[in-house]
Amino acid sequence: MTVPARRRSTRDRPAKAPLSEQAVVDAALAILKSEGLEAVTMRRVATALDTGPGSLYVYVSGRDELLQAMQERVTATIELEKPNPKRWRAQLHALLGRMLDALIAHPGLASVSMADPPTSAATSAALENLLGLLFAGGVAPQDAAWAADIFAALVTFNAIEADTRRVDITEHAEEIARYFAALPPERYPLITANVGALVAGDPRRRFRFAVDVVLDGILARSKDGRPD
Amino acid sequence: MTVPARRRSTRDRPAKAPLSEQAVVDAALAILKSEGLEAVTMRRVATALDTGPGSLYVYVSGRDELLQAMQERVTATIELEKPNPKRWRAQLHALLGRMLDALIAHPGLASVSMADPPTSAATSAALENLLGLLFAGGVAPQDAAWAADIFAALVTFNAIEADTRRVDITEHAEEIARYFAALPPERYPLITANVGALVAGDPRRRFRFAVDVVLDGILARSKDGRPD
DNA sequence: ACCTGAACACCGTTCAAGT
DNA sequence: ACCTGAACACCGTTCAAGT
Repeated sequence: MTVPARRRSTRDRPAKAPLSEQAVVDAALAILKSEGLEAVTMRRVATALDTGPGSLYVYVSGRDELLQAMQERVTATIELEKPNPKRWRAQLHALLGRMLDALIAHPGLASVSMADPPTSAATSAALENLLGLLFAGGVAPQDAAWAADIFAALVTFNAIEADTRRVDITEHAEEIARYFAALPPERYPLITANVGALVAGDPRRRFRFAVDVVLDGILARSKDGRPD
Repeated sequence: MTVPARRRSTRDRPAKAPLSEQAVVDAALAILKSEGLEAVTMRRVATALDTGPGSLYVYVSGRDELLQAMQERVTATIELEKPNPKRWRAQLHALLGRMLDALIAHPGLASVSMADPPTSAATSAALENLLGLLFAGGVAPQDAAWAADIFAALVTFNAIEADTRRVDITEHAEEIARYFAALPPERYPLITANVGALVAGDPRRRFRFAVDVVLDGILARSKDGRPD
């Protein structure tokens, strides 16, 4: 005598209360923070919400849109500050630092933000603030527009770098130092002679340096009154 | 009367001549160029080599290593030039341009190169050349080391940008322009007032600008003799 | 040693069946 | 309208069976 076959209906239990895009994005962000980007699968998110993968498609057109929505939500949490011409440079450093922090706190999101178009409310708000700070510093519009692009590159690149060396920051630097030091000096004289400089500086320091270099370059340009 | 069951042995045909890592990477690069990164699956590569997916694991430890090997191979094709102090700046622009071209010619590889560690022969050769050019320009070692990082960010970021707008370059810019122009001016006064500047310049122009800005910033720093 | 192809444990997405 | 879960067409990787 066998147990009567189940599987006759498409459901085993009554339907739950409707979900929402909010709930889906929240669940996905929680998984991202605790387990990383790879763990953010439709099935995993659905399980976290105690439902089937198909249910998510009511709120999100697919995985890519979900990732974009996550990025938008994280970008929206970045604090913006009214530009003050007296301390615009410090404000700019602080803003870019917060952008970097937000991405680092959500490992993997930087790679997403790199692929997405910059057309969203939160991204626009950050861009508006960035332009405001550069204008407060007397940077010409065209220079400011292109500088914003460079800063985006620096933030994203540094966030992705942080994602990779997640495990152990100093161990990672030492590994690279060992690799460089072991290269044949005849073929790589400059690398082997400058291992110290190549791995010097913690990520924060290097990021600040990069931002300063770009700002100095932009300001020099404006001062000269160069034709673009 | 039925056809006698096949599937009794693990093979239907005699074994082929051995493959090689070369052959695997070549096949993968061909697929990358014609169909993009997503199409580079172990199964797809195996099919192109007329074998099963399991065969690839003799030459490559997995998909990630295959992608790294592809990046290494492409990086190795970048032409390097002996630094000449008389025209180091033009040489630097040319080198970075070739790096960008190589990545753009292999859509998707830029995202791979971003995640990988910079420890490979080809990457080291490019870094060695980059350092040589900066030294030829009189840049101090620590500045040169950190500048190399910034240039890597610019090249990778611009290559990924190029990947995204692959389809139609001007159409993409127009789409972004439309989005910016449609934003509410009260909330985004600077964006809406500067749409032209924000989307101005073809990608090449923007890239050259970024490289010049970084160089100017670095050179200003060296001149001042700043303690960084 | 290395090719072969089935098998395992996953994916994203679609869709008929329910409520 | 939206939840449910099976089904489809894929993945990367492993491995016993062959040569």
